[in-house]
Order: sequence, then C-alpha cells, then structure tokens
Amino acid sequence: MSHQTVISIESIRIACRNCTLSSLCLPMGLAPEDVERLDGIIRRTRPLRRGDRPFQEGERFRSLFVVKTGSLKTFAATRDGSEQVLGFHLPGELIGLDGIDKGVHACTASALETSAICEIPFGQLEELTALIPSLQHQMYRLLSKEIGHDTDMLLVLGKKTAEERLAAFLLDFSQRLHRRGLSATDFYLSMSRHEIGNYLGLAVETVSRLFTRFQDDGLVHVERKHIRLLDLGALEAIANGQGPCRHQQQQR
Amino acid sequence: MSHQTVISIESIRIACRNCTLSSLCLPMGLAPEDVERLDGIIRRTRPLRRGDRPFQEGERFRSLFVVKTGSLKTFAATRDGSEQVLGFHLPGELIGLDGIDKGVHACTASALETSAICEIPFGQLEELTALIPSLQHQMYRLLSKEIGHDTDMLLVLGKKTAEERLAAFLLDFSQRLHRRGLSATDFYLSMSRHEIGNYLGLAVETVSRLFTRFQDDGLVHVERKHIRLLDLGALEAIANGQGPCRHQQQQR
DNA sequence: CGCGGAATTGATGTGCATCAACTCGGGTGG
DNA sequence: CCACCCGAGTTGATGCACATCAATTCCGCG
Repeated sequence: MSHQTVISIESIRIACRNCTLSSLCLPMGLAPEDVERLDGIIRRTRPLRRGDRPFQEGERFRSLFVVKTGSLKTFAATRDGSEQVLGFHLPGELIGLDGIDKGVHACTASALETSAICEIPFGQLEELTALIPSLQHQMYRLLSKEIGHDTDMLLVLGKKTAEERLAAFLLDFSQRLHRRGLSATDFYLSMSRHEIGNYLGLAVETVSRLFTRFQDDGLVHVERKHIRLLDLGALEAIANGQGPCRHQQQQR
Repeated sequence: MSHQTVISIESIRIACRNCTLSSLCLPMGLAPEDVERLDGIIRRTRPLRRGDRPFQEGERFRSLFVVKTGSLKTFAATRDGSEQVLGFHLPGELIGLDGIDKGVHACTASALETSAICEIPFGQLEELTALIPSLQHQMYRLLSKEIGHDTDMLLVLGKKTAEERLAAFLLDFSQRLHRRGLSATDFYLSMSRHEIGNYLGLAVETVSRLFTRFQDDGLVHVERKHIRLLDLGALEAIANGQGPCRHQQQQR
C-alpha cells in the first residue's frame, strides 16, 4: 500500500511535468533549463473528485490550472438562474484564462470525474514569461488559441442546426483525444447528456434523439457514455452543413 | 486646403497616441517613457473606406490593429459558404488577436464606414512586452478580456431568445460607446440589419420586427440607423430574461 | 428621376423546445 | 444478494419561436 503510494506520487510528478510540457512548452520548444524553472513554480494540488471545484465564478483570480488527468467542465451562471456550460477540458489543457482581465474568475470549473490538476500561480508565471521570450510567446499563443476556439463555438451556436452541432462536438472531442494519443474513434464521454445539450444550446431530448438517429444511420455506436465513431467522413460532412437533411443553406 | 491637410495629419498623430493609450496603457498606468516606446513601434496606415479590409482570413499574421476612428466588423467564413460575424469594433479596441496562435489570421476585418486604424507589428510588441512588465500584464488582460467577451456571446447565442439577444446587443453597444465618452442613449449603428442578425444568430426579418416591437413598447426610438434608447432599465430586464413575454424559464 | 439594395411587414412552414410517459442502470439498505 | 428507488436517458405528442418565402416600401445614389 505504501509502496503503491510512493509510485503514484512519483507518477504524478512525472505526469505533472509531462502535462506542463505538452500544453505550455512542447509546441514552441523551450530550453530544458527553462522547463525546469517553469516546473519550479507549479504546485501540485490534491486530486479532485466528481463535482469538486478548483475555482468558482466571482472568486479572486490567482492561478491558472492545467488538467493532468480526468476532465472538467467550466460554466457561467446567467442572471436568470440557469447556467451555460462554456467548455469541457481534457488533460494538457489550461483553464482559468478568463480570470486574468478583471482579476476575478469569470466562470466556475467543476470536475466531471476523478481528476488531477496542477496550479500555476499567475503572478509567478508572469515574472517568468518576462524572462523567457519563448514562454511569453507560448502564453500569447495559448490565449489566442482560446479565443479561436470560442469563435469556433460562436459559429456553431450562431449558424448550425442541432445535428450539425452534435456532429461538430463529437469530432472536436475526437480530435482533442487523438492529439493526446488516445483513440479518435472509441472513447467515453465523461459528461451527461444534459451537459452536452447545455454546451451546444440544445435540449437534452434533442441530444438523445440525435444520438439514436446517428446510430440508426450507422455513423456512430452509442452505448451510454461509450461512443464509437464509425464514419468520420459522414460526420464531417454533417458538421460542415453538407449533411443529408438540408433543403438549402440558410442565409441569416 | 493644404492648411487643413497639415492639421488633419497632426490630429491623426494625436488620435493615434490617444487610442493606443486608451486600449493598451490607460487601464494599467504605463510610465510616460514606456508609452513613448510603445508609440515608437506603431505604424499609421492609410484611412479605410467602407469595405476595406486591413487583414483577411488565411493571410499571414504580422500585426495587431487598433481602431482609431470609425468602426469595423470581423467575420469568419463557414465551410458551407456563408459567414459568421464575430464582432463589431469601436475606437480604442484591438483586433487581430485570434491570429497569434497559428500565425495566420482566423477572421477577416472589414471597415463598416470610413475608419482609421493603427498597426502594431506583433513581433516588436512582444519584444517590448518582455521589457515592460506592466505592458505585458496589459496584453494578458486584453487577451483575457477578449475571451470573456466571447464567452458572454456564447451565453447569448446558447441560451437567449431573439428579443433578449437584441436587447443585450443594444446595451453592449451603448456601454462601449459610453466608455469612449459618447452618449449611451443616442447613437448610430454603422452596421446593417443583416449584419446585426448574422452576429446574433437571427434572420434579418426578426431583427427588423424586434426593432419595431421595441419601439412600439416605448423602449427605443428607431429611425433607420439612428437609435435612441428610451428605457435602459426595461432593456436590461429583457436582456436578463426578466422581460414580459416569457411564460417560464427554459432549462436547456 | 428612376434604379437597386436595404428595410419593413405579412403569411406560412418547420426545427426544436416543451410536456409527458416510460425505461434503464446503478447505488443503497434491508 | 436482491428489491427498491431515483436520477439519467430515451421516446412520443404537441406547441411555439423564429426561419423562410413573398410582397411592398423606403432611401441613397447615379
């Protein structure tokens, strides 16, 4: 038991470096000693259980967080009581960026399953980025990437039909998993149908119906949270609005 | 005539400083000599006429742009031929941020009217931010602010009804104008109804109908592009989903 | 003055939300 | 270990908000 614990702590250390590496360093190529310095300011936090919240909307912003294992969602409360799911976050992804501006977290993060995250105190990160140009560039890129993803979502919510949205969602998820070395066609969705619907601006029932329709059409195999994508090409066609059931393109 | 030209060039110089000041420096308080250095890398560009495009989707990313006068829209093409308006940009606002990540502009900017903008070569800006911590912080804040605005829009597109969207749009516009020292209740919309509808995920006809309905209800006065907001409180109530015509809150 | 795109207004259709009933699965306690 | 229970998910029936289609009107511009 204690033997296992030692192993697991060590593996977390490694995972922590790896994940920092993958999201902050890898794409730009950071010098090893700089990786060391970055690693020096990262704090390990205790593992999260389903529903645990590393930060909440309105809380003072102090740190960014990197997902190490598991998955989280972020959401914001609307003034009328309900909430909008803003994103689902997989290992290697950075969350909390929207808190930098006002110094207050603009959304809440919640673990969808047992997960591990790293905390990066933002003040220290800023000092470091001023010293390491490539790290600064990487930070700009990450923030910009987040903007790009959000504008993609604007397009989805503003222009796409229900089935286009779900197809786009499945493909996005698939690609992000694939980038982390996991299967692009066989995975588990850690979030509920309700959360998917909320994220996509659809009712739960619509999401459910679409899953069955996609399955009937042989595009996917659905078994509760276990998803297998059977026809990526057809899903892409649907996501891009070239699916079967469009009479003609809506021009709003 | 030549006298006028001299005056106008001088006033552009001043406007250029002012606008840089307002969007990049003012909120953080930058030392005067640093403002000078920032000003040193900013390039004036020739004035834009309606439809001119400072940058286009797919083009190599080199610079950010600050709106000095007038207004622009940004939009992205969807794979099926239509386009999604991503935002409208007023004096003092920074555009092009979404190009940093991939080094390629992710959207196209287009002037809605005769406008003036400044170009900020991003490479030089990066060098400068590494030297001036408060400027670096300001850049992080600006990028984060953009993310925050996008997530606000996600909420609008994902959860709100047509009238909530238009009310939210008018209020957002009003507040942004007010922050630049203009009237919050009396202004001109430089974009067409079609562009508003596209931005809000609505058909032109719906936008038009809502304008007349709001006018009939005494909330606004509409005269083509000239808008006067008559009841900010009621508009806010509508934008927040507490408007009159909701039977009960939808819980998707 | 007359043309053409933008905006408005009305009539009709439909995609998806909503309401409702039922099934499934997994966790709990007896 | 099984019966129960409760939330998650599915499926069907209905309604409505908004898109779409169509017909004017309005305004800017040549």
